[in-house]
Amino acid sequence: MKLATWNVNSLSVRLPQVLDWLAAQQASGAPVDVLALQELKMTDDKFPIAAVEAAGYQAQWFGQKTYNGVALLSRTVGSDVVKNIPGFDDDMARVLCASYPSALGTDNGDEIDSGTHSAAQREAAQAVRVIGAYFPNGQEPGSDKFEYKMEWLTALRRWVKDELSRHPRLVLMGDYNITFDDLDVWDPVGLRDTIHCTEEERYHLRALIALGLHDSLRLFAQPPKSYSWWDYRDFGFRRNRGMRIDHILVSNALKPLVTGCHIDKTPRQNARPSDHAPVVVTLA
DNA sequence: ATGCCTCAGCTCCTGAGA
Repeated sequence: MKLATWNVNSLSVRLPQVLDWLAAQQASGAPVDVLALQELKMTDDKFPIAAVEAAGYQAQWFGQKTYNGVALLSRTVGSDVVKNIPGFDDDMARVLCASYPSALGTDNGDEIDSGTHSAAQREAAQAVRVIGAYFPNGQEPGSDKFEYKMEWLTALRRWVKDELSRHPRLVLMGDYNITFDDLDVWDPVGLRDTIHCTEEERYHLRALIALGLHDSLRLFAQPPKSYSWWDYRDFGFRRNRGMRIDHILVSNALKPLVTGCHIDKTPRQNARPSDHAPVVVTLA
């Protein structure tokens, strides 16, 4: 099973690149099963469902005008869909969650007694719960938007904890707008305590990890200075002045099944690229 | 420096992103 997350910074502009990238993955022999997209920047009626279906994908989407907007593209139909964080009043479209069937770990234990468990329970145990999220940017420490980011992170954690209790096989992926540590920042000294790099934000990221989640990328050796976002300005990508702010966290139950994780910088080299690159994880 | 880029929108400038 292959999952990926990509902040496309306008799906209207990036749709051809998304379809090209999905086709390239398929041509490589390992098609993407679930792709989480962020920053659609479109209302729901504008979502290009026909083009997505023509490419062989189903979709859930949750958009809004101008800003935000998220989608889950998948090869199978998602079920038990949730939009935004339950119980957290939010006028921004940031979160989409759905369950997908999988044959993961079928030769790896996970004994489920067919006599005492219903078919629905067995399916729930085998399904992978996927949360795609566009975390708030926060703009600047001390701002109203930063305060909103903190409240959103608290609400997200409360909900993810609850989801984990019902869905042990869980993936939380998206644009977190937070770096874990200095390794994730091209200039950790110059950018100390600036947005994406503050201790307050990183506290919330570690608190998510403490729920029983794992940073997929760091389960594997990576090239030095691996980033997922580069500023459009000042030749950020060419100079590799970037940050790693897009993450795929996997639950304890999924961790043993993860076989690889990488950042695919290829689409960042397109003409008119998104400022973010996709992050990809594979599970067996 | 508050801009260097890019995108959306009540579009020839502004707000926001990160």
